[in-house]
Amino acid sequence: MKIENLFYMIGGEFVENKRSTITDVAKLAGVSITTVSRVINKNYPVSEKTTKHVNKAIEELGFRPNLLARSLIQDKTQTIGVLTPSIENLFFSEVIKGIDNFMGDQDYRSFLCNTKGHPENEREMIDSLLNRSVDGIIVIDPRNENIKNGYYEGISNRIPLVIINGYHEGIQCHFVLNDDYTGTGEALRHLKRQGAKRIAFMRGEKSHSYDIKEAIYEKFCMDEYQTEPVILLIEEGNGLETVNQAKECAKSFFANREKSKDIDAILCCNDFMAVGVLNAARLQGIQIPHQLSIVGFDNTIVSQITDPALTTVDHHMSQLGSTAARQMIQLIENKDQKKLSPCTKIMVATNLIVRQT
Amino acid sequence: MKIENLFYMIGGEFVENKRSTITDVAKLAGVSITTVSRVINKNYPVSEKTTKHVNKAIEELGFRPNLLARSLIQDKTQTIGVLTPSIENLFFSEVIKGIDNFMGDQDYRSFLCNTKGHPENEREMIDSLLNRSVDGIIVIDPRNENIKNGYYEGISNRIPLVIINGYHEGIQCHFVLNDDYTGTGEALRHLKRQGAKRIAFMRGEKSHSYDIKEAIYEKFCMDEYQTEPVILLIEEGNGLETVNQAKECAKSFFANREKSKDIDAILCCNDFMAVGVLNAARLQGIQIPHQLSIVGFDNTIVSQITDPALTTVDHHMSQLGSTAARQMIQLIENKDQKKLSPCTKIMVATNLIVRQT
DNA sequence: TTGTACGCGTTATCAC
DNA sequence: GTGATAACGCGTACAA
Repeated sequence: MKIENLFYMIGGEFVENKRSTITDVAKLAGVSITTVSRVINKNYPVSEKTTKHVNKAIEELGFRPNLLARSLIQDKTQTIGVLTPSIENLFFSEVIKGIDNFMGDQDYRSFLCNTKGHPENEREMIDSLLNRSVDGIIVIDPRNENIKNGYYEGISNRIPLVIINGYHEGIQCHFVLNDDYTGTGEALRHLKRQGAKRIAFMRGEKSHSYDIKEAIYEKFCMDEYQTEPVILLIEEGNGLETVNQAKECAKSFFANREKSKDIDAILCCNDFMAVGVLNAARLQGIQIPHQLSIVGFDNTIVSQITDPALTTVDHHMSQLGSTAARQMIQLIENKDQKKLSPCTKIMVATNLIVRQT
Repeated sequence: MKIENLFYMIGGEFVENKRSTITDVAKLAGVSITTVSRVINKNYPVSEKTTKHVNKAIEELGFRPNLLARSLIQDKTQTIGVLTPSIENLFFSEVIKGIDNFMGDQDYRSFLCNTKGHPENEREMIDSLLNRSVDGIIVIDPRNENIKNGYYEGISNRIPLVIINGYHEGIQCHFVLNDDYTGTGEALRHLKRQGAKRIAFMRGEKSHSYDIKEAIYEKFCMDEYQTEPVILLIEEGNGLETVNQAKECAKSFFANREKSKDIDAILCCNDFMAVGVLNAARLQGIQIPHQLSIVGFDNTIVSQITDPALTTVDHHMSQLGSTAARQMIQLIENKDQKKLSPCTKIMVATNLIVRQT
């Protein structure tokens, strides 16, 4: 007989059945709470007969241990916090999916926090997560200032912390990054192999990742082509506006024959920008890829649904998340062993997906 | 002087400073823990002088209350669980954003759980959330079987539960839904006003929402045109495959002149399908919107980045989330008052966004 | 193999 | 205004 969800008569009036506790189980089974605890956790020997009784009582009462109480005493919540600058962004949500899949398998749950890209929000939310005794925190694409000024280093001293797609030399933290070096190089070599004579580069405003890509691009221009780099700069790199800004930027670039006449390829820092360029080119009647090649980054869904489909560098975003999650588990499980390096930098490989542009 | 993050000498060896507790504060301030608690919560009068002392001690120790302990005694965690069939889907992540924004403002944190659309996962994860004593659960697009078989009704009896985009007649739960009725009607009337003579309809496999749209569509065909409905059915409604399936489906439909010759408009159940149709039409050399009008649903980013930009019905996904969140707060705050209806059905208005198709 | 008693860090209760 | 002390539900030394 299941008696959960029933009503009891107490002190003359009906009251709703409270969630049963380990004490209730102990009483019903006629043993001590210690024994019940042992049956649940299987960490000490209990006779087969007693085990049976206890399990029967657990079943009857529909007992589920209160994880709050367990966490309080064990100082372990099986919970992590995940900070992201935006939930609806295609890139980040893939990363979150990767984190969640991995952590879910290990029986961890995660608090998802949307910082909206504000550095104060990052600090406030981390504070709130610390109050909730999370076992660790994964931060996606944090504001650089919070890395540089040592804030995250301080947090990393108190609790396992992994930073995805952020980095600053000399800061002692655990980083997981895209391998933008080889990814960008691969894309550029591909374009040259396809016959590109001169390549332009489109990026958004400050971001660690754009900086790296630009550096590689500039070196490539000098080493391989002996030409000056041509850089198209838009403001917003990662939002709804990006597509339009990229489109407008490309339109005026194409209009300026002086500047654009040699250009037969554009490397864009992400797929949104690439779509914008693609739309502008179509408007201008520029043949893709005969007159102009376009390559994006990220392999988000948008690169797959455009027509022609976009050539792009796959950042394996989901893997980026699962790698960070794996690192997190490592850190949590070896928390006491201070032998662990206070600083690691893991690069996740990328690969070029050649489509129709 | 901040003494957090320092090291103490205890029993002859250095040990790391533990997070300080209310007791530490009480000792340092020379008062009882009761008084400290009162200062923190401001729920009972404390003399100004004492308050000052306590706050100074709190500051010095960098004390932050342990929310776990508070939750244990108050039976309130300021935490909800959010279940979604997929994290990376554009539709769901907008809904999640809406939930998160609203709940964040109320100082709630949320556990995000990815069910991957499996009914067993839904039940397992809800179990896990109950063990963690969440104050409520919001479920996005749950499996219909779990609604029909009374599972969610049972959960709803134990804890505040809000279901987004799921419904079954007679089930006593709190539902928040898109107003597919008026949205679909508006789209159809728009097409007719634009001069459409015969409209086709594309949908995916079983979904409450597709069923409603189809019913409205069929009625419209009979009432307004006195023609038979033309339904294009694809399998996967909500994934990466959708675009391609829609494209292939539309291609063979266009190829079949017998069937398609009268059709000058297609209403698609979501933006992915609309993009597929758009791509197929372009391939076939069909002029958009002169020869064929296309309307999608959801106003996801994909409808904004295609060229021509898609006309679509905005489902206000983010508002769908915030509405559910508001309802959740209501339920949590009036938990004891059983006066609340055990069943509500809130419809979120939609509106047509006319673009270029 | 089992049970007693204490502690985790708070808030609630009651007395002063 | 303030302080002892009992809860909350569980895990675990220690004793038996």
